[in-house]
Amino acid sequence: MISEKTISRLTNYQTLLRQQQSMGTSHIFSHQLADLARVTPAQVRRDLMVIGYSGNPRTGYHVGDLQESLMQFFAFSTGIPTVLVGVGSLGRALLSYFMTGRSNIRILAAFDTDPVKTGRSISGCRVHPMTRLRETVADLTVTCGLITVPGTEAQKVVDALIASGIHGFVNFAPVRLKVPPTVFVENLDVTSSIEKAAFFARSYSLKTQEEQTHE
Amino acid sequence: MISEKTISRLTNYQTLLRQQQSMGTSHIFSHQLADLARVTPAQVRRDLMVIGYSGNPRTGYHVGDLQESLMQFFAFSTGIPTVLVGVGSLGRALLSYFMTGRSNIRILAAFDTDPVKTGRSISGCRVHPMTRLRETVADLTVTCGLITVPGTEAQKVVDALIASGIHGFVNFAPVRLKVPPTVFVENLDVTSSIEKAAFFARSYSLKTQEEQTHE
DNA sequence: TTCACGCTGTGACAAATTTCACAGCTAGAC
DNA sequence: GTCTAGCTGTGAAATTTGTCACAGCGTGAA
Repeated sequence: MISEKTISRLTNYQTLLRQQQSMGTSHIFSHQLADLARVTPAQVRRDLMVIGYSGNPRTGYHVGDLQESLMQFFAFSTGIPTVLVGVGSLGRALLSYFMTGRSNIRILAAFDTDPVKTGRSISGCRVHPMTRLRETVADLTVTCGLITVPGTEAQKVVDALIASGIHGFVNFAPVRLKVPPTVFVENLDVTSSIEKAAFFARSYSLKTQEEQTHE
Repeated sequence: MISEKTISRLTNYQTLLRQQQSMGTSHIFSHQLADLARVTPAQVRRDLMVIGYSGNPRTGYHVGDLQESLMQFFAFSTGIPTVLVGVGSLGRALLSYFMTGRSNIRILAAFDTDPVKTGRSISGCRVHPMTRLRETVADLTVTCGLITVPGTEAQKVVDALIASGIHGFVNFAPVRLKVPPTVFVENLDVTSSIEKAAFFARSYSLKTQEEQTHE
């Protein structure tokens, strides 16, 4: 079994390699990729082991080939089909970001309970009423659901999407969802992340002050 | 040294306890909190060790007291003062979410380079021109910076904020920032998270299909 | 008061993850 | 062709993180 952390880093490498390729880099060493990704060179080599791509001791990794291998590993060559549920301010922000299509994320449909928001398109994405979620999703081949509803609604939304056959979610609501073991949830809780950053900020800040005092 | 994961879980407990308290729960056992947070009871007890709060073998943890201890540990009783840089669609979404103030995050000021956006308020938060970042931040006591600018701008923005004395960041741009060891960065890369969820969705989905075939 | 149940707190253990360190290889120099 | 510098790939060690299991204790029952 391959770990979450490894997958996160691999997606990151993919992004970085795309940037490098557009800058005309044809070959790259593990330590260079490591610098870009802010990890150790050994970590890069370990990670690349799992996708089976081999570099060359003298020239490093061929950027194009490595990207190809990553694409194949992730099987995302045609983009990632998703649906978004909850067209609040965050939902709209995500629509506006992803519908302009600079990434390989495709939002195929959006849903909301509010009749004011449904029936029209936002950033070019059709917003359907929540009641038609099941039938609409059944017609599409969706890999991942984006949950941008209030915390109180999140559980019933994932339940419905799981019933429609979706196995992966990114949950922006500040609750922990209850899902069967065949379903993956990535929690993106902004508040929690800010609290975390604030905690370490404080601790680093205090440490810095102490050191300055001792000098 | 206390780990990032522990801090994440502690902030989560805090949120859950707040909910429980508003529901009138006065005492809670480690296994109950564990169920809410989707972790093991042992994990909860271990985590609570670090803040020094002790429960009672017969009645569990006192919700109010525990919350108090967590507050004290995080020293967030007055809220977390932040600034936001980059008033694009995501920046506006965060402003609209946090300025309504149901959390302890306080966005004290926003910044953008676009003259169209500066000089006015969005969701009740004043948007300043980027050129006045340094002086404005110096006047405030800010713990954490929220980076919602395009990837190409992110590095120069954090550099400026670090120079203004900020030690913690939540970075929404899809780049890895280069910061000194006295600065903490929490990366919230939505694209990367969706890719990760999509990968595991696919793998779980395939596994489920296989199992059904074998039956 | 005494007893017993079932929880907490924690040392010891197990698993996961990262880093080390080095054998083996390959392209370029000569 | 031969040599060499410096990389990759990978076992093994180290570190980090999570779990187990149980001694010890506090509360309510009798």
